[in-house]
Amino acid sequence: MAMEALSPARGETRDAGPATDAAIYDRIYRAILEHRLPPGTKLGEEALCGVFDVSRARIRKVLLRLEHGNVVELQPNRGAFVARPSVSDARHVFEARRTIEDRIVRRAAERLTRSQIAQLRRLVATEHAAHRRGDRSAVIKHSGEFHLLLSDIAGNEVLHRFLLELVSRTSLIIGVYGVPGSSNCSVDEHTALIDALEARDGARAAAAMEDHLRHTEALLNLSAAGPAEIDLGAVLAGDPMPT
Amino acid sequence: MAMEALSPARGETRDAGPATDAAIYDRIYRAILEHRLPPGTKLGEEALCGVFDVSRARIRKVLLRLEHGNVVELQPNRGAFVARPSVSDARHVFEARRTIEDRIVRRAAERLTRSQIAQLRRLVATEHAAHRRGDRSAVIKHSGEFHLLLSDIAGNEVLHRFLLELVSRTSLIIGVYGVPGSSNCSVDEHTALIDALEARDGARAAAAMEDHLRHTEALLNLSAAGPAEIDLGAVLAGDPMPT
DNA sequence: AACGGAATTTTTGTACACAAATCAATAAAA
DNA sequence: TTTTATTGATTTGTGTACAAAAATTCCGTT
Repeated sequence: MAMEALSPARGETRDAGPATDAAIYDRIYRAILEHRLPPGTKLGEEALCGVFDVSRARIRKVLLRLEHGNVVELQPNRGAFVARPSVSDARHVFEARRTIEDRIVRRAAERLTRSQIAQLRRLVATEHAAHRRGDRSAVIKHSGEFHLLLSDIAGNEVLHRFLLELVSRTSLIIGVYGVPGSSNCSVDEHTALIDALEARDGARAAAAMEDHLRHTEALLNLSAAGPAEIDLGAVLAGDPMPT
Repeated sequence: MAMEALSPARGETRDAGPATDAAIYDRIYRAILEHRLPPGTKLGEEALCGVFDVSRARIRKVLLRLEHGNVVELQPNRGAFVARPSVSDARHVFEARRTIEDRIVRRAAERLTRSQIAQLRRLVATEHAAHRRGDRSAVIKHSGEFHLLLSDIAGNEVLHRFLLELVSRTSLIIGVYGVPGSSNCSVDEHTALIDALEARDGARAAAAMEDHLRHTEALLNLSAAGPAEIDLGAVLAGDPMPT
């Protein structure tokens, strides 16, 4: 199996001794989030051992951690696969984001410092650049970083961890249900959000966040009966056997 | 080390062959939530192997899962310990609960059926009974079940999973910061909540939930500088060396 | 030629054994 | 007496080997 998607980032040490657990986790995690390993891809243990030059025990531990983040799915006796969120998963993830980010944005509005505002604006500029050059994957990545920086500012570690998982899953969801044509115009919405935050208008910022998330969700193709699980039993029930 | 806290629930098969992973997880998880294994308790691998009569590999996997639920803490090269939430953890957990349960309660108000109302009332009655006979541990357990049933009714699996973790951690928090005297009068508050839900008054139900959670948090002793980690570096910085 | 089933091959699950690190206890020095 | 090294014992981390399950291939039958 080709696993070149897991090659180390440019400039990093290549195959320099056995990598640490965290490094292995990161490489796989990143490859999934950046859609280099698309949903449904099988992550064979032996293959991963070869890529990272470590024993199966280590790979196994990492896969278990990835499963907990809902980024890979572990099927008993079958192996590990890149998670393929269902339509229902997608809806629930977005509702959870609206719930949690409403709080985060209001907290951030209270605590924001001047330098943090600058940081946010810099991140949006980076996102804008990626958008201009049509790098869809980079846009998703920087957009995620924007939301996570906001959550960091809000200062609640529990909510931050939750959002980290939700952002990861959002990336997977876009991978499965995103329509290639619709360019994500989140840049303007992020800017509006920062403007409201700078004015310390928590309510307005929260409204901007909700709009943004609803808009993002609306851009997805969640109505089509995608490759999501089909219940054969239900479909074929009462179907006369063509003898 | 005494590990009798992990003995199987009454009526269950005792030592009948090697237990499944999920069963081992459950036994440890329950023992922690019910305060039979207090925060800080060391969970030695060898000891657990003895209790469940399985190999270390299995125990290891279970401990990794428990760590992800923030119920045990895994210190590298030191071992596994029952988690001991910090004051900051406690505050963040309660804020996260207020955030998530606000949404849950509003969704539940929309979707509640008659039989679900009856189910909720039955659960509160059980909680009431436990309260009357002074079984503090059972009150915490049933109170948690109440909140989780509500979340189940709300129908968002993502939020449900988050709340499951938060309820677990709340139990640990009460174990560390709960004052023995203050009897948790959550029963009345749960009843008020159900009344609002039955009237399908989402806003009122949400307000009742927020009051309830703030009240629960207020009953804790979060101001005292407990046995939480002391930063020796900060404490001793600039302290003149007594030559 | 197509379908069904058995043997083979591959892949995952588990146990065991050794290496490394931590902890406890003892002894030596300030 | 207190503190610091050193040694021994215990416990965790990791690699390897074997067992079980699933996927694949091949062959015989219809």
